[in-house]
Amino acid sequence: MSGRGGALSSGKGLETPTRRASAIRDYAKEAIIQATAEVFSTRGENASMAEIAEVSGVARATLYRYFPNRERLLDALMDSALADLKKGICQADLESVELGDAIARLTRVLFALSDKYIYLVRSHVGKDRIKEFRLAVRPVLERFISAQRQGLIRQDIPADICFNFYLGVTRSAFGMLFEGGDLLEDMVSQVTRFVLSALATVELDGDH
Amino acid sequence: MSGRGGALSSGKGLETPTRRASAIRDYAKEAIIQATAEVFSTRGENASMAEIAEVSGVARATLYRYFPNRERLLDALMDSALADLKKGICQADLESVELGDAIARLTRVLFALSDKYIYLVRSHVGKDRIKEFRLAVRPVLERFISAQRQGLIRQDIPADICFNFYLGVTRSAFGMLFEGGDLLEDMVSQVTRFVLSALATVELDGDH
Amino acid sequence: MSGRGGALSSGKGLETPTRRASAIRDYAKEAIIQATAEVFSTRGENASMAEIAEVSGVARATLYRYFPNRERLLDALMDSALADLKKGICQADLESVELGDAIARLTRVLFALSDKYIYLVRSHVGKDRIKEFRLAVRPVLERFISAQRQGLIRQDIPADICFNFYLGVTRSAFGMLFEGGDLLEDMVSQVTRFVLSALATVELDGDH
Amino acid sequence: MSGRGGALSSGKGLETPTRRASAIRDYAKEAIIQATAEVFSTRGENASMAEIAEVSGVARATLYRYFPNRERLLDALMDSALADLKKGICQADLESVELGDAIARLTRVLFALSDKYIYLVRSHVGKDRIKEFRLAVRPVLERFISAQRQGLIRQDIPADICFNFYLGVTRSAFGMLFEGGDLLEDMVSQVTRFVLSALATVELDGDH
DNA sequence: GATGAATGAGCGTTCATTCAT
DNA sequence: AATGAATGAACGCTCATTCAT
Repeated sequence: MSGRGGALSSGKGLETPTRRASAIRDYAKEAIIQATAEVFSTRGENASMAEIAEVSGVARATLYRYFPNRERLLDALMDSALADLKKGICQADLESVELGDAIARLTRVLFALSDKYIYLVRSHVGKDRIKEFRLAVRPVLERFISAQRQGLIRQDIPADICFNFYLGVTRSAFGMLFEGGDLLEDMVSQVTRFVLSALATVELDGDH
Repeated sequence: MSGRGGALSSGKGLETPTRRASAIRDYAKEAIIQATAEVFSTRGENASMAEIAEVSGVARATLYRYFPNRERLLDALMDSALADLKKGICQADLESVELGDAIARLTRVLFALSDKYIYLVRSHVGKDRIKEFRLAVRPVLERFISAQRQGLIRQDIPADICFNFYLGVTRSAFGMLFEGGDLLEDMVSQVTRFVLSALATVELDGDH
Repeated sequence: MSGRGGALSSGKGLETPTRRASAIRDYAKEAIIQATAEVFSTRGENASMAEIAEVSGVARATLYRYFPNRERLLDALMDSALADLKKGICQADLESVELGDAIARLTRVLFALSDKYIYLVRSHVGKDRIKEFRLAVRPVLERFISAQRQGLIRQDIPADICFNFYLGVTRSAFGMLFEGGDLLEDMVSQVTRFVLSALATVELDGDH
Repeated sequence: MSGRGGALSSGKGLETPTRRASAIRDYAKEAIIQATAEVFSTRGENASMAEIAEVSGVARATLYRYFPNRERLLDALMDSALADLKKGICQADLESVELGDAIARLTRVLFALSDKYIYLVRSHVGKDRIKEFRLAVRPVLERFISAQRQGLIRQDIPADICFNFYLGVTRSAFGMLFEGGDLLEDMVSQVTRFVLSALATVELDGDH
């Protein structure tokens, strides 16, 4: 509300109470979301709202002031995860490197994300969220597509399917990582090599 | 359970009441499990025990006589799924074909399984179940291992990791299949080709 | 439910489960109502449902199984009070005695009732309840009416108003009784004498 | 309260800021009290503090600056009612008329009061308030007492009890008035006649 | 001093799980 | 053995009261 004028008047440095309050509110929300992430990775994703409130350092009633119900809180957590993902992808500067490195870097980003939001990885995410996720990783998918057009990778499997396969590999990789025993960079390397081999142009001869 | 009576009367060589009762019990259990599977695919995996009981045609409390709690019921469902898996793998006669075909066949089996137990695919499965799953698919893992030993597939990534990557690919594939648009056999073929390429022996030259 | 046949079939001793269950349920309800009355006179009428449940020896959830909400519980308490009132009036055998004694006896009944349900006396009772109360005390009102017709009591104030005035006197009397210091029978006597004097036929001479 | 400032500036003998502030404060309090009375007669006596605040035109929290809690607000409302009562009694000039008229006049005052503060009539008033009420109506009680001493009214029932009985009658009368159908002056007259008859000296002969 | 936000307690509900018959 | 009822934990919500600005 009263959002439009924001950019214009900000030069004056005249933070209105309303705006400040809203900022505070956003800050609190963010804090709660982080606390939720923490609780979830500790107590599991069926932690009670009371637990979340407690860790957030806030009364249960207050929690409900910020998020009308559990689902909405989860949504916000999702949004947060997606924001992290976007930021991670952005910082990874995927466009400037060749495909192999792009894959390696995205894998690292996904690992980091998964590490923070394991429960999300496991959890049943609404269709709209999936769309948003796809949108976020779209840049890399585009790389697959153009690489395919240029004949740099195999053409007998649609690029988007290849990309999904890659994501599946990463997911499995994170599973192993999470269970322990493997080193992150090793795993990144293995994923990358595995996928690159899988994508390599093939001489048509098999019948599988 | 109540095993003692059984042993004593087994000398008669005939269906004792105890044994018959036990059989009936097993039958009821199986019926409940099937009902559960049905409810889950209808209402989703968070269907209430009440719903399950209703579809099973028993009272809620009776449900609990068969399965002490929700988790155990889920476990039983798992066991059922694992049994299906084992049977499927067995019928697939994986040993008699070469690796590529073995992968294709296992993929088909997993697709069929996933189709029946989608909710399981998505759901957070206990560690012990995962072990059992691994045990069931172990034969194929063995194929990976021996193929690696024989130098038939790449050696720079441990066979078990390769196998897990393959499973990840299959999972993603099923996801796409489930969302619709792709043909089962096409997908089997794509998974197989993708993985086979990924597994192909590589000349050591990259640095990823 | 299925109430009518009760007396008839009870000879057979064939208490069906349903009927028995219903009886148990009624019994439990009654117990809860009594507990509520107790809690209310102890902790006041704003005692929490939790307190009521505790004193009832029942879990809060169970309390809600019997009474869907606080209001309904209060209603039931009311009904109970009214039943007590009716029973008290019935046992008082008001018809067989002359008006003065009838008043004295009704006063005693009302005192006893008020003692058990003080909070009700003080509390804001719905219109329908008031109707029921009036219905219960109607017999005595009828005595007022017929006495008036017979010229036994004053005729310059409608009988129903006189009766209401009497109730007001009783209420005040109970108030004093409750605060302590006065003896029950003294108070009954005083109320009766006061009202009887007030009701006595008057020679028309005043101008108030 | 906050007396320090007051003492210092009181030398000037004029409206100090503190004093003025205090006056403003009192004015606001009075406004809130009136608003409360209004809300109560509209929404009933369990109107929320939010409603009261809204009608008062202040924020909920501000309401609490004036009255630390709901009870205190109710108390203030009481005080207001008692003030009205005292004023009414004062204006009624009860001392100058004979007992019958005094009763009639007090009844009118009480009716007017009840009309304005119905919720109070019905509500559970703290003991201290009752004391104040009694103090306010004490003059009439004194009349009862002296009349009894002089042998003008019955002596077999203590004067204070008679007085309370009278109040009970008035209360009932107001109840009927409030429900409608009766005229105020008729009711005043009936109350008065009823009570006067009740108070009339009696020849000792009954045994009730 | 006035206010928005926070708090805690209670309400009414659902649901997995347990009890008693 | 099967069942209706009981239980406890959590949810989502309202409201009187308190806090921090």
